Amino acid sequence: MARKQGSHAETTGPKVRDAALKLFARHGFAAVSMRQIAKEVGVQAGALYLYTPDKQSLLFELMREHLEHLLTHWQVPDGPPDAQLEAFCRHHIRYHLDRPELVFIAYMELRNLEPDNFAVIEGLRRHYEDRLQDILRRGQASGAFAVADSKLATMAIIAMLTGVNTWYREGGRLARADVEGIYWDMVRKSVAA
Amino acid sequence: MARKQGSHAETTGPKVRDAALKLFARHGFAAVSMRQIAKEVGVQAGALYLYTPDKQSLLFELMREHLEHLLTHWQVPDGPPDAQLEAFCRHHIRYHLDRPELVFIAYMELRNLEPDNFAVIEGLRRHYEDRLQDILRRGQASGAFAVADSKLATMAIIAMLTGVNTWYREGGRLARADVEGIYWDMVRKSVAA
DNA sequence: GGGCGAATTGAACATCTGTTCATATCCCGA
DNA sequence: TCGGGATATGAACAGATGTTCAATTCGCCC
Repeated sequence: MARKQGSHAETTGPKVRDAALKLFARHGFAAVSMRQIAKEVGVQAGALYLYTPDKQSLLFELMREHLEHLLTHWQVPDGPPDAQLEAFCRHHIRYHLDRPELVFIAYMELRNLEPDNFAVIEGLRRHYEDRLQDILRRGQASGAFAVADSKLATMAIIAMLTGVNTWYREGGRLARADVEGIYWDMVRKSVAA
Repeated sequence: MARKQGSHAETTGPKVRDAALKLFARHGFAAVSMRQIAKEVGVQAGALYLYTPDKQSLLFELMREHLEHLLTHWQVPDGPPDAQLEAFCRHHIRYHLDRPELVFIAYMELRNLEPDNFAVIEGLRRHYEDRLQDILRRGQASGAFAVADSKLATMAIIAMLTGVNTWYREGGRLARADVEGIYWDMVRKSVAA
C-alpha cells in the first residue's frame, strides 16, 4: 500500500489538526497517542509526520493559533471604561462558547508544553489579560470603577467568564444571549463604584 | 533484595499518597508513570501495589478524600444570607489556598476518572455547589441579593474564587487575608440588590 | 533466638509509545 | 501517455507502560 485515492494535503492537513483538537480536548494531550489521532483521521501513524514535525507541535500550534486569533479578532474599542468592559465581557463569553475545545486545551495543557513553547503561550495570554487590566485601570482612574487591586480583579473576572465553558451546554436552559447578559451584569456590579 | 531496613506500612503508605499527589499535580495523571511515583517514594514499582490496587485508585482516592474533607470540614452557618455568603467565600479561598495541589488535581483530572469514579466525584462536587446555590436562593427570596439565575451565579462565583489558585503565590505582593477580603468584596457586590 | 508475617525486590509479561524510512501508489501537468 | 512529485503505507526501532509474582529479607512477638 502507499498513497490513497483522493488524498490531498489540503484535506488531510486540517483533518489532522481537527482530530488532534478533538482528542486532546476529550482525553488530554498525554493520554492521546499518535496512533489514535491517525485512526481518527483515517490514516497510518507515519502519515501524520507529513503534517507536523512531532506531537508537541500539534499541541503548541493549536494553542498558539487560538490565542493569536483571540488577540487579532478583537480590539478594545474607543469609549468610556464601562462600555469597554461590557464589550470585553460579551466578546469573551461569545468567543469562548464558540470554541470550547480550543479554550479547554489552552487552559488545561499548559503544563505539557515544552519550556520555549510555554513562554510563547504565556506571553500571548498575558497580552490578553493586560487588555482587561488596562480597562480596569482606566475605570479606576476615572472613578467609574471601585477596584481594590486591578490585577486581582483581572484574574477574577477572566476566571469567572471562562468558567462558563465548564457548565454551558448547547440547547440547555439558557440561551447564549441570556448567559452573556447575566455574566455582564455580575461583572458590572462587582467592579461598580 | 527484599524487605528494606526500617520499612513500615504506616510510613510508606502516606509517602505513596504524597508522591502521587505531588507528581499528578505537577505533570498530570496520564503523564506520570508508576515507576516515577515509586522513585519519588524510594521504592520499586511493584511495592506500590501493596498500597493501592492500581493507578486509577491512586487518583480517585486523592479526589474523593479532598472533596469529602471539603464537605465535612465546613458547614453553612446559621444567619442571614450575606453572612453565609461571606463565610462561604472566605472559607473557600482559605481552604483552596491551603491545598493547591489537591484542588488542581480535583479540577484537572476529572476526565481521567473511570465512569463509576467520575460519578462519585461529580456527586460530591454537586453537593458543594448546592450549598452555595442554597445560600444564593435564600438571599434571592429575602431580597438581600439580586441574582438573575442562582445556578449560573453559583458557577460564576465558584469559578472566580477557585481561580485564585492559578495566580496566587506565597510571599507575593498580596497576603492571604488581603486576597480573601478583595474577593469577598467583589462577590458581595456582584450579587448585591 | 527461633519463627512467622509484613515489606520489598527485581524480573517478567504483553502491549503501547513517538518517530523514521524504504517502498509503493496516486495525481496531474506536459 | 508518461514521468515525477505528492501522499501514504507498514514494518521497524528502542524504550516505556501498568501490573503480577516468586523469592528474599526485615521486624517483632513468644
